[in-house]
Amino acid sequence: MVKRTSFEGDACPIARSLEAIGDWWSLLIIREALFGLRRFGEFQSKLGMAKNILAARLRALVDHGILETAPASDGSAYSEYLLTPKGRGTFPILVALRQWSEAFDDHPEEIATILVDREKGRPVRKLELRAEDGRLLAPDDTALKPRRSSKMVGRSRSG
Amino acid sequence: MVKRTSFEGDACPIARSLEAIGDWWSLLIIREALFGLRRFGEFQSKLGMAKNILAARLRALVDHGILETAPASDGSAYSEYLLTPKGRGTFPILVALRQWSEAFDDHPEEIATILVDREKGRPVRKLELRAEDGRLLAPDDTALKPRRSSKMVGRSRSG
DNA sequence: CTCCAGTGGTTTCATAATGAAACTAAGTTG
DNA sequence: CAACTTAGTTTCATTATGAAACCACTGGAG
Repeated sequence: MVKRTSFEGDACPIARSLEAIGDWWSLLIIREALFGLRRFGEFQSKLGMAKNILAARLRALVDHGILETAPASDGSAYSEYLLTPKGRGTFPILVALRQWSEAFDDHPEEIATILVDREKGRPVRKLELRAEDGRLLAPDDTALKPRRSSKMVGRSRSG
Repeated sequence: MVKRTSFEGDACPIARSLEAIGDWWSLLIIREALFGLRRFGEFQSKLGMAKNILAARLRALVDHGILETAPASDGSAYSEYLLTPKGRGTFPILVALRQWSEAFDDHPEEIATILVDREKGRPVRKLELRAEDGRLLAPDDTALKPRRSSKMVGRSRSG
């Protein structure tokens, strides 16, 4: 086989997400959808991508249950693309990507926008991973455990 | 031009991250590196990917400052690939992807592992976006503000 | 109802990326 | 130094991407 690798059915949850949203455009489409865009033409002109690619991506996102089509809210016969709860659930992923750029990009001054708390207009906090008891967790403070057994699979060195 | 789209220099921080890690393999390589893998052969056999693709990705990740090469720690003349702080900074992105799968995947029973707090062996908390004052923020509770102005760019409807 | 611009695509074709396999060149082992 | 391992590169077939042309349906003007 020479087909492009698929991660469908892979046991790794990260691979499974990438299967759905791990391409160049999907997350940007979702970002625009979170921002309020709904119509094919809006996505196309805002993202500046080829229409065939956009059509393919929208179809895939609908197939994955991330977007759904609905009759246009303006009363016209066209339809629009709305985020499902699953689609809206990608928000932390987008925030994590944004904050990674803000923290590590070589030219952060080129970043045009800041994500703020709508009510106060103040920048949001950085995402933090915490234990059940609230302790802040770095990568090395975590481990991967098989789902239904108690045998630990250790995370090794990787300082 | 028919070249593949590049997001380099794009003002959107999400596009900028995708430029570096937005392809099928990069995040999986980083995940394995976080788990402790260092050597070309380790990545290749663990991920099962073509060697030419792996070589290209590793080179790109090094170019982006996510990995760095170092003399092998086992004393041999080979070198190994280590995460930089920028590389380790992707941890929240990986956690967000994982948690999204856990929450929304159609077949969560196929997910093999749980991310736990190493010390207690208990599952970690879900990532949460919070305001400066600690309020939990949903997508609609946020807005995007231009970097150096105070003019607000509203997030509109979008459920 | 007819014409015509706008919307939302599909088709076509050239180029780029991916992947499998063969090949290569050091490093390492006996 | 012969054989094997490691870490790639090269080659070639297939797939994905992207630009542009094309097309069907919508919605409004007259």
